[in-house]
Amino acid sequence: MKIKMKDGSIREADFKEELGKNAFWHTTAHILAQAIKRLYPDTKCAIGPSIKNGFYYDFDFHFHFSEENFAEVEAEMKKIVNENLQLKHFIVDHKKAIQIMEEKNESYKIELLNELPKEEKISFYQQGEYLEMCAGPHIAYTNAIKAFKLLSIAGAYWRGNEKNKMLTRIYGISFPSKDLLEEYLNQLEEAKKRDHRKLGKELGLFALFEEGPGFPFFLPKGLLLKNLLIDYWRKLHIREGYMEISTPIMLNRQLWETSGHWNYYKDKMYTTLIDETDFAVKPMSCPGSMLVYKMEPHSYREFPMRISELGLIHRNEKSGTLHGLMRVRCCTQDDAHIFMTPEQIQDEIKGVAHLIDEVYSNFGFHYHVELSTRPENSIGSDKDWEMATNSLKNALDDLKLPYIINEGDGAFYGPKVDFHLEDSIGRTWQCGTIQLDFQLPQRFKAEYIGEDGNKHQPIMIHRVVFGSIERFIGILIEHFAGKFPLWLSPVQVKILSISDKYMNYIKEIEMTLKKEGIRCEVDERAEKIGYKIRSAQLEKIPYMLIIGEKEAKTSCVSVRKRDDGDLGSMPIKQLLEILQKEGI
RNA sequence: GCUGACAUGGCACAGGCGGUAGCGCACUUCAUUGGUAAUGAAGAGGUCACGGGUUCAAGUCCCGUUGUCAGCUCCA
Repeated sequence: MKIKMKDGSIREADFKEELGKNAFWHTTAHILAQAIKRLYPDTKCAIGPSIKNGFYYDFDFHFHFSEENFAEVEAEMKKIVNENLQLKHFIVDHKKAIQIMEEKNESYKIELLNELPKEEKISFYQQGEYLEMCAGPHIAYTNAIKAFKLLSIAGAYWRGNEKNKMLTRIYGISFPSKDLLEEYLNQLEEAKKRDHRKLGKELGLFALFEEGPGFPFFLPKGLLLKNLLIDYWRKLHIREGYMEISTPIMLNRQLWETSGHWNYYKDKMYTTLIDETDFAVKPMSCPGSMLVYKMEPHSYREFPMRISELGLIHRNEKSGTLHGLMRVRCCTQDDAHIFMTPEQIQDEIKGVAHLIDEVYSNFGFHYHVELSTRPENSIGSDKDWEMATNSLKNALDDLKLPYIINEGDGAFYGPKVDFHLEDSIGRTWQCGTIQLDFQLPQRFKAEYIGEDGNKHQPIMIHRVVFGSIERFIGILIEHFAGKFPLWLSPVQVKILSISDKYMNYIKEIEMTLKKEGIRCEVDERAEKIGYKIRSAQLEKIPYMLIIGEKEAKTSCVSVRKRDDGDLGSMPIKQLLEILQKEGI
């Protein structure tokens, strides 16, 4: 495909390449806008870029546009594709650009233009009667778009600011062939089957009720999973020299005023009055941790001092942001606070980053890293912020971890490094984070005795590995599509009886497995074996033991593996070896 | 919080123009005692999210509330 660039040059790129894909989708967005303008000329166009999967276009409609309108819009788009319009590119000066957009009464475009310097040259693309101010790139002709589909409709604030008008955003996707579109839509369907909310219900892991929006309930199998993760986490943290504590979920107002949360975080905290004193349910565990630190004097010899806590935290998140286990109002953070000297910062950050990498790699997760800098609403001096931000940067550079920078996205008390994981449809969620904090030790007047015999203020790191255990479980469910590895499976082995004549032998096998610490269940219903296998398979249980006359007589078990099918008959001892090897 | 859509037995769904609810799976009972993804039969389960309104009559139409979903904003 020929791609027309912003500067007027032409490049060659395939749809498989990033450039080709962007141009392809971007052009489809223009075709959408062209169709909209043909059908509803009063509509104003805002912006319409290509995105990770497809494109969107934001419109300001003068009527209620709904998905019922999709059919006629798609029909018009089809016409535009068939007209095989050429995308012409030209550049005008700023004044002329404003003139063109004023003629077309495109007020959003004019607003964008007014923010550009007057000497800026403005790039335009035109296909047929449709003209758009746009930086491109675009493909050369509309009929390359052999298959497209409008996918959904949603509100989106103009320029992403919630104080601005909400526009109507139309999402879509397009491909150079019908087969590719089919394939994509199938993939979407498949991804939906992995949705942790769906699997969580089907597998009996967790539940959410109208009585507590955003407050998940853990069901027996889900809690087992959560506890297994916690066991794993504890083992790692003991190895890494952390000391675990537990602090109350409610503390008084004075503490939150000291920490700064009362001023900077109050709208997200649940508060109540006890004996005429304000109390807040903790949205973070750090202030509790500070109290523990301050119980007694500390020496630099104790540093780095790593205090961990599985903190049950509550945050009044906006109702529209709640999302299964991924975004909740109550969760367990695998928090830890590390107190140290300035010289120890680099090594500590690197150590934590290593730990996070170890855990994510253990699950086969892919992640990306973001560094967030000082936000507008923050506390502390410029000097401290600069030092903290540079410490994080240096550690990431040392580790050769690629990262992107989020300007102004840090916590109010310090900059942070976030580790993001992907869900089944490619949305990313912040999980691990390392946050440097010069503020809290200062606010709490925390100190330690240095090598010089004088008092100093310790540096503090807040960090989580899972992030919230809830969110991490959500990611786990989607990553494994509910087929957890053996060590994490709530039920590891299901024994399926062929007839009830051999129940004694089955109970014997069950006891043997349970003595080895293997989580197993017996399906002794009066059903056929095919039915029970199907049932265990749907429960995604890793190992099934089929036991009937043959097994009872030969003192064996027939083993069926969730992912590999029939493994044949073997003595129980051999099965135990297989399970041990896989890791229980 | 904002915009839009949705809300029917445990689950997944039907219910053109308003005439007081259906199917499949699961569940219970009975029969069947079987060999690697669904044995057969019978039975029980719903004040159609909640609160108002229109109407002789509302699952169905209107308004509100709550919740869910998609996205925006925000965040672990």
